[in-house]
Amino acid sequence: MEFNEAKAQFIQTWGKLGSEWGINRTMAQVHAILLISPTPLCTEDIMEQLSISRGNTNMNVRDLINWSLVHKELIPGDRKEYFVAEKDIWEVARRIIAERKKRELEPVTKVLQQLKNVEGDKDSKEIKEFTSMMNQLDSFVGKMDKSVSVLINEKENKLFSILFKLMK
Amino acid sequence: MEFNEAKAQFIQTWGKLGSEWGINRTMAQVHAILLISPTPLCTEDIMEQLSISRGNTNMNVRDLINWSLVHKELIPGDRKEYFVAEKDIWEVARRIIAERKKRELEPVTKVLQQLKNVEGDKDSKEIKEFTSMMNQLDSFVGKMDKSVSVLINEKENKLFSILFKLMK
DNA sequence: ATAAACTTTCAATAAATCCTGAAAGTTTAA
DNA sequence: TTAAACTTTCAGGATTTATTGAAAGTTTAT
Repeated sequence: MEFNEAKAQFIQTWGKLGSEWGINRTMAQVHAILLISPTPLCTEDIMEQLSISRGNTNMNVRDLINWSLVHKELIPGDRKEYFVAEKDIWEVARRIIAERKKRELEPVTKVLQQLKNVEGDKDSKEIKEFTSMMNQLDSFVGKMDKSVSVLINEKENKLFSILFKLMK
Repeated sequence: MEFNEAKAQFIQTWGKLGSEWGINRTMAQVHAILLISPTPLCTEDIMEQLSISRGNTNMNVRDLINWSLVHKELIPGDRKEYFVAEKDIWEVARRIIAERKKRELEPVTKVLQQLKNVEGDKDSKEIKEFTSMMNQLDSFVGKMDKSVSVLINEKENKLFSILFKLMK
């Protein structure tokens, strides 16, 4: 396969994967071109490569920065901002997991805590089933949360080491 | 908190979580009401509880069945179909992971395999960077894929046992 | 202080996704 | 075989989400 075709297909694939996981397709595509770029890129480079507007580019790059997947880089003698992606895929995975934990797991935990303590007739079939499910979910989410914390906080690459054990 | 309020909030929360992970909000809400229902529900029950149309209900229940999260149940003497959700949360997690692996990880693996072998000038900075990233990604996705396979195929609850080790 | 270079915002618009409801299809009972 | 009971489909409409582009905001060099 020729390089330009391969590149286009990677951008496509990465964008599709992102959108399947609830991430803006364009944000994932911007991430893709930064991942494979050997040099920092500026807003115009990204606009051009993806044929998107300045505003859209700005917004999605900012989001990538908020996810800690990209950082700004200043090139001496140039007023423009340039952007660089974290290139270690295990580190990328860790940061995505950390961010999703914070944004999605933690709020759910809070809600479940409350829902466990629903008031009402303790003999009602409905309330029994509800409470049982809330307890199960809270316990599950709590374990996930804790496991994920361990994974993302370990100094050595625990994620890798755990998964490696699974594969032997 | 009162039961009906708690129930409404659970349906809301589950729907939101689903949509953040790329799953149709309504499908997640249907899942929620089945998860907490002590009895099988029919299409009309679901339509009524969520105020959605018959067509929408049918489509989303079918999807839940395709994800192996819900199954049909026949009640003797009744012509209607009733639906029941898998209630073991670890089993629910296993099935979701299995399904996402099949739908999303496997297709990506195929593409990465091809993209690793891009042709062109081996000294080009761009091609070097691209190839390096494809190799990293392919290796990563391969390990994820393998780990996930182990998790979902183990007869005992390996998912639990692995996570449990993390938490000690 | 000024203006050029650059970045950010956001209201209007476009695109993608989801939902409805009626019609077509299927199954069951008699 | 018929018709009632039930399920499925899908074109059109509604809603949600993403994008544009121009104006406002900011920074830097002189």
